[in-house]
Amino acid sequence: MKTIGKLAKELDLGVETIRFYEREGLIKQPQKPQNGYRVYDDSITKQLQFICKAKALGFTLKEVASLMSMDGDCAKVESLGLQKLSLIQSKIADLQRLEVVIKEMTNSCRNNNDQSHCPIIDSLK
Amino acid sequence: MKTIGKLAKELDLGVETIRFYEREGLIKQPQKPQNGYRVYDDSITKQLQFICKAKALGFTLKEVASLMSMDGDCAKVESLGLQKLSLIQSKIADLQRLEVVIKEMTNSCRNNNDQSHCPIIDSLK
DNA sequence: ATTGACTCCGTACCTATCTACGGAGTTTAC
DNA sequence: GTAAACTCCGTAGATAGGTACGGAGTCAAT
Repeated sequence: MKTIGKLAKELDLGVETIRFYEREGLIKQPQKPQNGYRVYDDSITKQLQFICKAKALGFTLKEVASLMSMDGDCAKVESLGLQKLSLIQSKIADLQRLEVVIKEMTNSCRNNNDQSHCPIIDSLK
Repeated sequence: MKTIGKLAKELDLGVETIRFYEREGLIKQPQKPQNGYRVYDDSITKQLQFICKAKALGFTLKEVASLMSMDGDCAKVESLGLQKLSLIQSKIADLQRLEVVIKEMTNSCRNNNDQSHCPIIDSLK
């Protein structure tokens, strides 16, 4: 049993972040004894780690909430995962196209001898 | 010479967006005749197109402002381009790592026979 | 001359994910 | 026993890049 501050330190989260997740419905408010302080048991740690990991995979907090509420329905979870996968793949493709364009631009800059004129600026005009 | 509405339509931007760019210092307020309406000449069109293109390449509005003020200093422009390039490359790398993880997860979901248990959820726990 | 479309300005609102603040009550350490 | 550290709550602020609104003035067409 620990208060919110210890929990936050343990997970390297801010106290405010935990309260925020509670407000957003990702975790529920634990029972509070007479003094009004939140008191958590160990199960909250797993829940918050789940949230952090899913967030790191690119799920939004709303999606994390969905994932948690789907609890075990593998087909639904897979579908959300596939959806996220295709989003990631199209982001990668977008960025790779950008990469090519910017590479070309900086290359042309490097080969440029005319100091009064920048090919990047020109190409954007 | 055109008013803000025509300009916005021509470039497929919102009127508010143009005013916003003005407030942010990306373009300057044109001279206004007695009636107080902004009146633009053709040079603004190029400036706004420059902004749109640079934005599409992933430059933030602040960076676009920088680019415009560097006007022609090729070394500076190249350096900003290279910086953006490396940002893009690291984003790509991040997303590719994510892609692998999520692929693995959805695959294990697909091969899962135990309806009461989802390997994605499990792996996040 | 009237109606509808356009413009002005400042400000509030939007998404997402927190982060900070203020003032009051509580617990802990010395 | 008192001072520091912790907690409570609700609300405001931050970020980026706009979008929307309200009331008032102006312009174009009929």
